[in-house]
Amino acid sequence: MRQRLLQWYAEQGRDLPWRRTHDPYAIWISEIMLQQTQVKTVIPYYTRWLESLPTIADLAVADQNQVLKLWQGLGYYARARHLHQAAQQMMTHHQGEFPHTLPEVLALPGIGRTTAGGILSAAFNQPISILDGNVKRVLTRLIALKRPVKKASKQLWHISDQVLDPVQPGVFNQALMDLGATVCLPRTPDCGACPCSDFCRAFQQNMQNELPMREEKAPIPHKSIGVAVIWNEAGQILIDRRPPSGLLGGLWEFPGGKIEPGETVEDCIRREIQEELGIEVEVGDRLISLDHAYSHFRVTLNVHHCRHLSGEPQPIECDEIRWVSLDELDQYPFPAANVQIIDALKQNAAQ
DNA sequence: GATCCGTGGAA
DNA sequence: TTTCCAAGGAT
Repeated sequence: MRQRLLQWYAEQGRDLPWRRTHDPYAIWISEIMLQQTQVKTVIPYYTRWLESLPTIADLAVADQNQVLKLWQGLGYYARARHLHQAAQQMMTHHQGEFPHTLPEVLALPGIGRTTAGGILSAAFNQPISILDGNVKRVLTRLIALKRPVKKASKQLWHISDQVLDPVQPGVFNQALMDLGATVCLPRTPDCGACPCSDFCRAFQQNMQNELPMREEKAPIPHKSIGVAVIWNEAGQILIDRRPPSGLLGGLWEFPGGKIEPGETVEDCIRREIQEELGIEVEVGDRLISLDHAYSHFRVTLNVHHCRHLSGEPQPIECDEIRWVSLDELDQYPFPAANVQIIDALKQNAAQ
């Protein structure tokens, strides 16, 4: 089974940028970006990141705004904050080098068992197994596991340990993931092209389309939000930086908040701006309304132009506030939904 | 152990 | 359009 998979990988494996290096820093960056994120999405971010921050030392001394700006649009922004922190830890505790032992790597923020195994096996060919989404699916079908993956994680880790090739564990882990990503697909796997179908219990039982078992998900709530683009006399716009952890932590945004039952958008914006920033605004025309999905809820953003009337803005429920011109907005990291607002502002200004 | 944490590709 | 879900980890 190992040899069949390794042979298949030699012929059919993907040529990906991070497979052309053994630099643990570059491989680490790729592994973090690839968490819950498709390869196609990651590639341009990966390339740009390594051009801007080619070494651990560069990342460690970088400004957090620069780090988050390089991450803008990738989501799960704690990944970027943890990369930043981990690089600083490597400077102080590991002489600026990426550590070589599993306990040291696992002690770094943002790195769990799968990411640690991925890095150590790919960079140093250490025999450490992984269990990412691809491997879970492949192994689940290989043994025809008929119970929810979440409740079988111990068993799947054991199988991953057992199948790992002791001679070339790095290549083997990559091969297992490629099989999951290109052949052993979530829906309608291409078993005719699979080098392991002879060994696959799910294929033998014709259950490849039913496994892994579907997990049930909680329904996602919806919120309506009032958002303010507040202009001052100088033609500048007020933005705020979100608290350093939690949802979209450290990113900049246009201020606003949830519309309460019975409240109009205008009422909501006036109230939220008073509560968050301690100022009075006049709510004007609607700029744009847009829907956006986060990981645990959906929102409709109702964005209005506002005019600053009175009071000095205070960072009451945020980390920092700043008046900026339309052109300066590009220097700040914003969530994807706010990038749409900026685009609408620029289209307005161009008219 | 359940919940939190983004975004976009693909069907 | 809706739904699924992707190289998971932290709390």
